[in-house]
Amino acid sequence: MAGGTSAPGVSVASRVLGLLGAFDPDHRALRLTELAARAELPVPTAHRLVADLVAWGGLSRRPDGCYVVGRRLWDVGMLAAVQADLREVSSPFLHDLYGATLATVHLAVRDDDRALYLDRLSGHASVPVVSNVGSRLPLHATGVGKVLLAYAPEQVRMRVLADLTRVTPHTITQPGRLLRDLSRVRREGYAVTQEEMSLGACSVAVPVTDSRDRVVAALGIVVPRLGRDRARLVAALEVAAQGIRRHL
Amino acid sequence: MAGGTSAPGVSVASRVLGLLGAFDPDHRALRLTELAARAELPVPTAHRLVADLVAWGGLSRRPDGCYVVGRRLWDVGMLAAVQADLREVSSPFLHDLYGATLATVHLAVRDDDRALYLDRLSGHASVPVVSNVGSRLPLHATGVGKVLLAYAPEQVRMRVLADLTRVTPHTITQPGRLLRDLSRVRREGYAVTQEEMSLGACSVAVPVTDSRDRVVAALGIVVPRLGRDRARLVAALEVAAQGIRRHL
DNA sequence: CCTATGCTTCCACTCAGTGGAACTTGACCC
DNA sequence: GGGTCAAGTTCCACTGAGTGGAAGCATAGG
Repeated sequence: MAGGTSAPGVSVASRVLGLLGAFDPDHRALRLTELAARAELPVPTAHRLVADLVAWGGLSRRPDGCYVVGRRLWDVGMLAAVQADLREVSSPFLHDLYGATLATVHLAVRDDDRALYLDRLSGHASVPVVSNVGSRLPLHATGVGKVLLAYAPEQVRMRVLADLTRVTPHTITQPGRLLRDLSRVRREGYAVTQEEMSLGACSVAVPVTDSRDRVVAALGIVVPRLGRDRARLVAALEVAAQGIRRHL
Repeated sequence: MAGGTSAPGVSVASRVLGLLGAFDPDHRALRLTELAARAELPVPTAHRLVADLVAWGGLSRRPDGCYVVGRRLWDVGMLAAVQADLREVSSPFLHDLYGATLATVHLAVRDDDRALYLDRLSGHASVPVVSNVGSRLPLHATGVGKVLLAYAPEQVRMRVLADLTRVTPHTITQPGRLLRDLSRVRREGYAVTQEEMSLGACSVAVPVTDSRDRVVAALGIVVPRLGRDRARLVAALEVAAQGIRRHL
């Protein structure tokens, strides 16, 4: 914009967005100075732009001076496209699954090389898990992740196989073993993990397909251990996945 | 900004936000021209700003040319402050309630003169309801709404009493009757509705308080009819509300 | 082929935005 | 009380980023 811009070529719009991008799950509340630093803006500039955001309701300022994401942005975020209808349609099915098993139930989509959790149900009877709505976890160490990876483009699979970070002692870190696992997923139609993401948690997951048979999401369930429940869980998941497919 | 601005005094920032504000539950997908019109901007200006938003991930463009809210905005919205921890803490309790009753469960806060639904669980066994996560419903016709209204500032109560829109034949539209109902809520600690929002749906709701005994939200449950379950539902809700309070 | 509609690109004009410096506020310590 | 420091806020002269009318492109419909 006008004036002695120190970084010409950066539009006002992108500065505003930079301010929004300064917030993440580990930085939900920021003071003006931190915010300016994270958005790489001079403090007075940040101050002015933030004032506009606050006026609109996109941010709000707490009594202690920290800025936090405001209700208005939450409203707009709720409208986010791709997942809005998917979540809408899936919700009752997830709850049916939860009602039947009382275990943690997940709905996830692939976001580049991570699994993005769109929804998660868990009561107090469920195994504690790390995932959270909106969080992203590795594709190779989670049930839903393996499903998404099994049906992902070759290119994604290559990238992920090149970086199999160990999360627990049971995480699969050998590309060959994971590839065999993935082809088993495609053959049998479901994925399994055994303490590969967090100790004491196993999971089963199935793909959710649309009317053109493309995999659009994965539906998973987390239990303390698999045992002979496996078949029953797979069946329940498949019923739910079919239901979602029909309603899409 | 610079140039022959037709509406001086409007900052770039607020124009960008105007574009975001053009989206609402009834307008989730907009073509460039509509978007520009709703944001009250000339088309070329909208075009440029939208390009910035798309580049950042705040909006995305579908193959058919419609713009929709993007994943990145969803991410940021998920961080929205006040409700983030409330939802987080409440989630397992809501699921416990759902698991125990299989009825629709609601968590709502007051947003000015409406009840804003922060979370909603419902499976296929539940009564169909109009509410949705992110939707706003009148305070006088819903269970959670009555609770929030009962503990709202006098001023809010006045405004709401002045406009008791009829939703169903059972909606309470006489201010005197609603006031008596609200004082009963305060006395007995829970609210009840009987087909006041949608036919065939009754509800029970209780307040959720913080450590200073201020009412921060309402927890409600929707069932086809009340009958002798009422006491049991109130008890279950109160247990959950206490649990949430303890974890806040 | 022609017209209508919606999207995109161009570009001369100019004022909105910039950010260093100065000022205010408030917390903390001696 | 006064002195120090950090965080937030206000000021303002300078200027190039943003503006939007007009013109150029694609499509779709008749």
